[in-house]
Amino acid sequence: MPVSTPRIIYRVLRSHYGHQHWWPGDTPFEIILGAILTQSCSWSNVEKAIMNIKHVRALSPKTLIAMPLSRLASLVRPSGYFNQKAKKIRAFLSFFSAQYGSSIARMKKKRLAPLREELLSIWGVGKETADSILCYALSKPALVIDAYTRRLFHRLGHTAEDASYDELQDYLTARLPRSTALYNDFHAQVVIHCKDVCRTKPKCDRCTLSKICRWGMSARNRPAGKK
DNA sequence: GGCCAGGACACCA
DNA sequence: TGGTGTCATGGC
Repeated sequence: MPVSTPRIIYRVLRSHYGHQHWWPGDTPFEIILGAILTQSCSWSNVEKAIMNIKHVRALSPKTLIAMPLSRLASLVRPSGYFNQKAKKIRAFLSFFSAQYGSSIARMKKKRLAPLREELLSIWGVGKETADSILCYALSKPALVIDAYTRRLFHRLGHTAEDASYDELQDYLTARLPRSTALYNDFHAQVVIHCKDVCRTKPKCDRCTLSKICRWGMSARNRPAGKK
């Protein structure tokens, strides 16, 4: 069993990086677009795509849904998979218009569990994207699990490398207070930390969490001869 | 020039 | 149900 707990890990990260005030985006709608566009793509490319949309003054549900798909695809081109992502944005906008009249406020009134089911029913919205929308755009207590979270908690000896989304989410939510603010910043800390050092340093030798990494290494994962 | 990045879906065995 | 292929640009 790892000695460090998710709570301690969060405390260490927060004391090092400070509160992150996530998600990057000026409005809930921009955050939703970002959540779709960042699928398997670096954030710098997402920023370019959103800038393209802003540049043509199209950052509104009504403008985007009226736009030809090919035009939308050309705007989000820098984020990669642009044909797919244009369809995904269109699918969300159709849902958003039909169910909530394109109103964030109306969508916010819906309870977390049924709203999550609705989001997951939209083509192109998987668990990570749904939870990102719920937590960061709609201020609901949904903990986002992503490749960074999986990588970090595997390296700390908490979970298997191939742990499923639900397994990791259940593991962490069982060990953290249920709080939108905490879930928001917890995921932000994981991302900022992994972008900072973990990505290219498999042994976490220069990692902010180096002490925790050592504590966290379970006996099974510990290299032979090391104590 | 190769690898990777804050996924999701379709298809197949 | 799990594995594999596909979608694609941009930075390092």
